[in-house]
Amino acid sequence: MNHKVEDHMALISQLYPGVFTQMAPQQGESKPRRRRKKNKDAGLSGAKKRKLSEEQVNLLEMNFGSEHKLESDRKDKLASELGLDPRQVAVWFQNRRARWKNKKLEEEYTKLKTSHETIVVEKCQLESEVLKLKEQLCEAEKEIQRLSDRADGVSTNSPSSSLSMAMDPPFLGEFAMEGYEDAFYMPPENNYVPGMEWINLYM
DNA sequence: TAGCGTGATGCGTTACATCA
DNA sequence: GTGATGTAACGCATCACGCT
Repeated sequence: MNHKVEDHMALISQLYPGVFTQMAPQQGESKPRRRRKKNKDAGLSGAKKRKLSEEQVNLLEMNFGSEHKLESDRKDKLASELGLDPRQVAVWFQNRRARWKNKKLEEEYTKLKTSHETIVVEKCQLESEVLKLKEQLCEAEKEIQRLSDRADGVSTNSPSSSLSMAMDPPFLGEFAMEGYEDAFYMPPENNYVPGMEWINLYM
């Protein structure tokens, strides 16, 4: 028997409706469950329902704590210890399991809900960050365009524009001397230049 | 009196044993 | 080996009672 796996599947399918709809057997789908008949005579003929004593409940709880399932021997032993019918012990365990499972489901649901909400908030933050970055990118593109336009305007007026001068090797004329290459500072690659963060977007 | 907690019941399902 | 049948145990939905 593989009840544990089935229990897990059922638990998960209840926690995540839809996840196992294609895997789990669709039991009880066609047949609507028959409603339990009311037994009006129960109070007259049947034994009256009685609440278990505190000691009885304590012992049952202790046993449930160590093992949720109840083997036949253990049930009989426990029943005689408690002065109860074995059937009552079985019913108590059955109800206890069902209610424990519901509690677990509720806890799991709360945990999942909290974590889902956290993720949604995180997603919103990331989305707003993306928007901000896009705006920065747009501004940077405009700046590039502005600089490029200005450079074009200057170069049409003079063949040796400031931009082309910057790109050309330095004109040293008669003072040109070998070994003075280091006299001109060239920033190393990936060096941080304040206000030029946008340039990294193109690298 | 409503609402809640909990013992009990009815029914469907499953696993297992027995038998023809 | 196999299908039919019986039985025990379980889960689930629900009832019913006692208590606050």
